[in-house]
Amino acid sequence: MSSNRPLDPEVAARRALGVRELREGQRPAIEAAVGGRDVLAIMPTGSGKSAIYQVAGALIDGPTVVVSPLVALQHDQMEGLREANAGAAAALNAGTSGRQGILDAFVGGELEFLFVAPEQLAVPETLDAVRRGRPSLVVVDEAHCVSGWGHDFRPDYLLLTDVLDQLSRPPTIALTATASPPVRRHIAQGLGLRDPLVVVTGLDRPNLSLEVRRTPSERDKCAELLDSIPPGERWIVYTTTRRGSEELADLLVGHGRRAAAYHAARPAGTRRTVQDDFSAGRLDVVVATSAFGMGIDVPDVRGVLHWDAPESLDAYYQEIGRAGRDGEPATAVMLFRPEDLARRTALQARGGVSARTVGAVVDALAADRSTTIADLATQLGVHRRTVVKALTRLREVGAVDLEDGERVVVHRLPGAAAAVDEDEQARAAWRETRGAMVRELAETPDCRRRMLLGYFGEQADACGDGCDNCRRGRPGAAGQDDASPALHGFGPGAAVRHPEWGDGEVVRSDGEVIVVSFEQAGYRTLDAALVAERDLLRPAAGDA
DNA sequence: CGTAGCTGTTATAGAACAGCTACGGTGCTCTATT
Repeated sequence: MSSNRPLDPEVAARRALGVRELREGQRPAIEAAVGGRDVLAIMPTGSGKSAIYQVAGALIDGPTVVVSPLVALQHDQMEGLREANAGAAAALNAGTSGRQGILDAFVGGELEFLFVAPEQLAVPETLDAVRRGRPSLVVVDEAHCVSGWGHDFRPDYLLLTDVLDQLSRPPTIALTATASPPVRRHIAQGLGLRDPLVVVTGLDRPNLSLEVRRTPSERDKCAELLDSIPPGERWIVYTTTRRGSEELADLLVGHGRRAAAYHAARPAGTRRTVQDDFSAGRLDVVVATSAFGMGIDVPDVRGVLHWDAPESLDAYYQEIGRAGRDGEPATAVMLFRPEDLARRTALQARGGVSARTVGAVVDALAADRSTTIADLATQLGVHRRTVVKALTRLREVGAVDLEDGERVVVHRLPGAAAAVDEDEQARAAWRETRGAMVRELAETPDCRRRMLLGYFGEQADACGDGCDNCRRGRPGAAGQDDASPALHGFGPGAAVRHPEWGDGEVVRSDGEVIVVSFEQAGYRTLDAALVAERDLLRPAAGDA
């Protein structure tokens, strides 16, 4: 599927995929990748993210490696390629039979696309085979996982930057549906992207109506649930716990709704059935934990209801983005109790790597500076992934490096354990302030859409009728952002510096408060009058 | 952080309650069995 001379992406798309014309954002992303530049594309699902790597892969000589977090997703993507007739493809995961044959075919240049889970690339022999296949393009799909996952969950995500080094850094395309500016930074840093072209499209979803209901009691929640979802409409309900998802599904069924629960502990067959039934319209409501989402592309979901407050606005936006893909009006309802927020934050704080383990690894490295992950695991009597967790933490503070995803290179051990600890605390602060942004959205009397878009770095006017606050005509909600621009002069996206919290980026500002996302201190809400009076914010050099 | 669920207490019995603890989400992969 490769060509010798540069081909116009439009022509390539037509030829390779039968695509009539490229959509917004696709062309610059493809051209950048073809020109050898890294790309971070933030585009809603269904807007043609896969076409970007399909066309770029066809235009660049050599095969493409697609890192994909879910085996089920890999199958869908393979199916997509087959339908598009975009080239020979194979997937490599634990369930793959004939893996040696696949690797041989890849090395022999017989495959245009290879789909892998990050765990696969952590195996030195597999990585070596992939390297010998000389991939000329690497795609990291669902790249927001790089930011959210890694430390406690699927730590191999953190090794991807080493993997890219091992592959001699071919142009890399990171794809995700949603990422706020700090998360974009995490992704770019986590993958070691060099000056990536950042493409953002379709962030605003004018057909989505945003609503938040204060629900102090369980009973209020139940009433709102039944009230919000018109019978016969397709909705997704998100809950924090598996148990909750089952109870709510039962409740809905008890009220004559076609509903089912979906979470990771349900048998694989049941999960598939639920998903298929939902897609096919045999089921109206799926009550799910965060397990339900990636790879789900049902056009006519009429609403998403959050039974509990979401963990962050990033998660919230990702989840409500599954409604109204057909462009028809859809509703996002959040039931809000401040206590639920604290529970989420606590849940996230679990796991991680203990200071003791980090200390033990540091001690072991001090005694033997040239060792491997496997050696450390044996020596300390802990699992390999525990060692990987500790090492990636140590790598982040510059204490060590990893070679071949196996050999440990020591740079500087003194103070490393303390640095990791400090890092850990910064992470906790970041989680907490992210939670505070959910509360901000839930409690703001102003336009929710404007606040949400501001969180994602977009400046917008009040929506007028796209959120409950605007429809209620709350004072200040429909008003323009003109309360006192001269007072602060920092609009969304402005790079600022605070004497205590350091560098950051303005998320939102109105006459009363300025919300800033600080690189170290997380999200903070500042009093605009105080900022003006004490001169607390100064313009800072912008970041890329 | 909040809640569900357990234990022990009370004491001619059963229910109720205080106090404590464990648990709460996402998926890959490997291994041992059927």
